[in-house]
Amino acid sequence: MEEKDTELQIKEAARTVFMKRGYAGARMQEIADLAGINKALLHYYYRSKERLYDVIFMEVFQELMEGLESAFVEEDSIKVKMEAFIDLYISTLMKNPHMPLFVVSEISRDPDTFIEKLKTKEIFEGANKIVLSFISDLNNEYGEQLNAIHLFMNIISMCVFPFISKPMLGAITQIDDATWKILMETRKEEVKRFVAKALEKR
Amino acid sequence: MEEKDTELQIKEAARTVFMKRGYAGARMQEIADLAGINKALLHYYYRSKERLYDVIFMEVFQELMEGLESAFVEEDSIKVKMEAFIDLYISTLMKNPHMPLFVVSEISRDPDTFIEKLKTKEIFEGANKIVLSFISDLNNEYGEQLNAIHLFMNIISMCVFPFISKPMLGAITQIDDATWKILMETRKEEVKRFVAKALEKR
DNA sequence: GTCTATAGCTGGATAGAC
DNA sequence: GTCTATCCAGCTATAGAC
Repeated sequence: MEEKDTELQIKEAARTVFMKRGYAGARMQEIADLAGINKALLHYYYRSKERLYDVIFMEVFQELMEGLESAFVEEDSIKVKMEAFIDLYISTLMKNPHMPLFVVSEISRDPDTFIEKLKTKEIFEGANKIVLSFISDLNNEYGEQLNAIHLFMNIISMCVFPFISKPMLGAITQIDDATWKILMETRKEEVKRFVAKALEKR
Repeated sequence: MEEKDTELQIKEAARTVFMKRGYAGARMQEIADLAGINKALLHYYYRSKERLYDVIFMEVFQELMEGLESAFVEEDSIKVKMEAFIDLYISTLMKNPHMPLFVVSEISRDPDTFIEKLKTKEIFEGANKIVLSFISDLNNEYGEQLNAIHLFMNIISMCVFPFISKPMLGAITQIDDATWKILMETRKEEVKRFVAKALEKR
């Protein structure tokens, strides 16, 4: 009757360790310790490190995509839609600040394997479709002012990059967590205003 | 008489391997193979993997900072300065596309050690000073419109993030290298226009 | 300086008792 | 299901010949 419980604890521990250390840096021993069990049991539930990692990675990737997807609300105006996206996605990332760097760096570690894994899943289909329609909307609305791909990149960049560069930023400047939180909170408004101004028509 | 030559080959090989695999994923054997020598010689030149890594990491970090520094040209107008920065930094990154992800992910792997290492170097002092004065300039010029920290973040994000997310983007969409190059080339103008518009006064 | 050979350890994986 | 004990491959690092 401990089945579900143990499996969950393993997943939580594995997630923590893999996110912190990456695949190569992670140790099964550390995962076991954190989960309060021993190594053998890890292999009982997930035959190998590779398999355990796959489960965790795909879960995290899925969450990142769902975060993206859920940030696209249905709105009549593309402008409102865009502003809602900035708000929601930054909020999502504040709750899961380590996800983007983990996903991006682990994909770049081995892009081909990632592509293989993607094929077997339908995970990002939904998100992908929404992103494309968003870009198409942007293009219809602002295509004469700006290339929509770049506009999309600009928005994503401004939302995501701060979370990716935080460790480095934190190391260089002595910015504490409370300050960081405020900074990200105010960031929502700043980015919205910045984008709105850049897209104003005259 | 082969000293310098061998040492250089080792460094180049180590750089390639560490950048691709990270510290934990890198193998001394792979570095040796790539350098056309054997493992023992690696240890002859650099006593341990850790030491070799330190040398490489600090070199790359230094280059990233120098790239940042050299992109700040002296100009009378802050607007021209900013546009020159966008141009130059994207150009730098096009020549070294893997640097940002490597630096950022390796720092986050172990921020404390990084901070320790930084203390012994004066590397980023120069870049740091220039960045601060840039932010101060931005603040004087646009402080009423926008928080300068966020403005700085916006610019850096839009320049750097595309290179960090490229592996993921490339995996999801089938964008080839030639297209990518064109995209980044046009990006310079797009980002400049985007920022300029966002900062227009009325 | 450069090589071959090997020591010594770490860490993923399995056997087998309970 | 969960544990202890152990195997064994892979890796860093060193010894020692040339």
